[in-house]
Amino acid sequence: MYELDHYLEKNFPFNSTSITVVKECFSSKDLKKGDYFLREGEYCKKIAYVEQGAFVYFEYIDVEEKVCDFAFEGDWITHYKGLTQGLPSTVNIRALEPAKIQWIEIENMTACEQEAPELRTLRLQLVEQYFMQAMDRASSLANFNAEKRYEKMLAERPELFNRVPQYHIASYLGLKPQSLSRIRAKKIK
Amino acid sequence: MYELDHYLEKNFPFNSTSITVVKECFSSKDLKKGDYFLREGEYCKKIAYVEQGAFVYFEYIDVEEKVCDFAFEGDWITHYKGLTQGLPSTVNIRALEPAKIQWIEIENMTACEQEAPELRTLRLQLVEQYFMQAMDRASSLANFNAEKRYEKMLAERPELFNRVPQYHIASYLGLKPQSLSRIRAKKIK
DNA sequence: AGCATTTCTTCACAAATGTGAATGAAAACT
DNA sequence: AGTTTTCATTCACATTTGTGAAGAAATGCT
Repeated sequence: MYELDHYLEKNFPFNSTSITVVKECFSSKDLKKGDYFLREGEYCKKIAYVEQGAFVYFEYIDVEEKVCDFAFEGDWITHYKGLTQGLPSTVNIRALEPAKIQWIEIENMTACEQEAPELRTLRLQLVEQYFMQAMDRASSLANFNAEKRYEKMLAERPELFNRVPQYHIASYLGLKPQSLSRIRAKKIK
Repeated sequence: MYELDHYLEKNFPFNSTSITVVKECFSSKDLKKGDYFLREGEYCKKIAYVEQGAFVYFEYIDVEEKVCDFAFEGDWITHYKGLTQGLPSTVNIRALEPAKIQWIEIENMTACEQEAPELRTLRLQLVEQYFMQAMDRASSLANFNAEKRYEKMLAERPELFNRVPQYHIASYLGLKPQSLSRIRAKKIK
């Protein structure tokens, strides 16, 4: 039920010719569990709408995978910083489940914006959402201990616990898997 | 040397009529040390360019002031989320030094964008910068211990240590002042 | 179903950070 | 200059989180 068409129609009041043109600029792609949408070091020149599946963003720090974000149906995936500044990606984006995405080269997206100027707000919407999320995460990490961070995540994004391995959630919360496990055990008791 | 005029001329290639009109929409204001630009709960409907001075963003969590950002000459200050979504501010912005700002109501800024369409990119530039900064902070908090966070800040923003009380830096780093003091003592030895 | 692999849990101990109190240093205020 | 207030440091002890190892549970594979 997360289709690019629906998303576009709902968010951008195109006329019907525009929407057809825009839709044709996207390519569909299926990913298997474990497939990468993007690898560290690559120049990310594309952006994709997630129609189905779950993704994890992570970077390597001292050979450890450190999770910095998740994405699900209805989210857009890209390395925003690299995309806009032409820098190599600092993150990996990998499918946690079989996934289906609609992707587009950023150049073509720019071209689409000529055809459908409504699309120009997409970038702002995206970065605003990314910003709010990053700020919330930083605030949570700086101001709350591990137990409260876990409780907040449980309250705010419960669906995450059904779809993402616990050690990835631990990493996102700035914890080792054993510590998250201990916190859960303590709360159950 | 941080004047709004210079900033505008450097960043937006206006014609000279536009720039005059835009400049007249801003009001100058001097703040004393300790003055608030914005208080938690207020509806933030303005944005300001810092010509001189230093500011701290903080919120109260269990009566404690928790620092989430700093701003200096050449930065813009506002509560972005509240400004764009019409929500009450979740943060306080207070001058740490005598300061001089050039501020504008967001409504007038929107009006200026009619006169000078170049200004429309300002919002995107701002939120992109905020996003990168929030992401870096979150990454640092999640992936590095207190000592490394301190070292990184010392390397990346050394000027901060001359202008901001240490207990604010500790808070920004997600620490108690005593812990930061201990880390510094350990490194000197 | 059975086997292999991955993920989660538990434990004992180590290391990092918080807490509250005391002291000294620095800065702000007449 | 002297006084007051704020800020930084130090210490002993408490709490939280990390670490490495072991085993249990869940999942994937044939």
